[in-house]
Amino acid sequence: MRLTTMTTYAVQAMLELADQPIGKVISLRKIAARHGIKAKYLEQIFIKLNHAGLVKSKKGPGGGYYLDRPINAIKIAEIMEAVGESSAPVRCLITGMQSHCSRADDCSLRVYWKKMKDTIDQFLDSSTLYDIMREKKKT
Amino acid sequence: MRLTTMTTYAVQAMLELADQPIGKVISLRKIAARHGIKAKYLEQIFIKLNHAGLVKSKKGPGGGYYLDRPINAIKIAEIMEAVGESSAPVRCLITGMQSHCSRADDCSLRVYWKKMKDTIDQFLDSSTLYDIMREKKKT
DNA sequence: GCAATATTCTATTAAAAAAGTAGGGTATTG
DNA sequence: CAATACCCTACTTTTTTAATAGAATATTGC
Repeated sequence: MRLTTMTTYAVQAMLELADQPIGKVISLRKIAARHGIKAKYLEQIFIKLNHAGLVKSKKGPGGGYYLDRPINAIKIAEIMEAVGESSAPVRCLITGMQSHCSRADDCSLRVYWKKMKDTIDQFLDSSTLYDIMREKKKT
Repeated sequence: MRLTTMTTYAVQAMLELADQPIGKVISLRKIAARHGIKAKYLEQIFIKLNHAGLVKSKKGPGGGYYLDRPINAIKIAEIMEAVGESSAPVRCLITGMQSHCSRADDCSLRVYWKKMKDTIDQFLDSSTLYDIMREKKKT
């Protein structure tokens, strides 16, 4: 049931942006260095985050990324979706996925896995970057 | 966040046993055939379930597997654990796993992923084979 | 203008994990 | 005692994930 490293990197990077003062950008390379992520890999992640509208970028020298929304308005669920990771525990519950299973409509297990997915979604959908940062300050 | 097919096969097979009248065994090969699983693959799964004490077996002709406990006493969490799948969304939360992360103790994200794991565990730990079967009868 | 910086994009390769296969062994029944 | 069915280990293939590579585009500041 593990998340891909791409997802965890994405959340780490978003937290880094969340830590920045408003109006300031931070370069991808700096984030990569600080978290021990290869810059080239983080690039791909930021492109996805950008496409999803979660970050904005400023090009050229002194450029970088920044958040365009308040940190309590960015849900972890959105970050996950942006990088293409699904919360579905089984393939037949991934949205836009052919089920390949003839008895999908009449499958009690599928009903159960759906409940599991709903539980996970509810968790991810009710937590924002702000909630994680608050945790940081506590410790 | 997908489960391995081994886990889903394991739950399917356990449900098959749960459907059997008490005192009756069902052979691995029959379960495999009914669900379109390769018998050789299912064998490995049953060995794990057996080791975990979730099923018992009767050898020889007419033999097979059966549940040794009431179906409301077998949690889905136990089945998952039996086949070696962890509910942890990140590696550093898998029990018995070296974290490889120096700042594991002071990681606000880790705290968050832990909450996520707890949410999933609570779901898996509060549902039994009986709960899934009840769903079946409804539809 | 132009050089330096930094993001954007696509394609390919490498590594890791999962899924499946194979083959022999052991126990039990009828 | 032969047929059935579980038991165990090792290996191979496939799939997925992670990483790398190389080039293109945009912007700043001198």
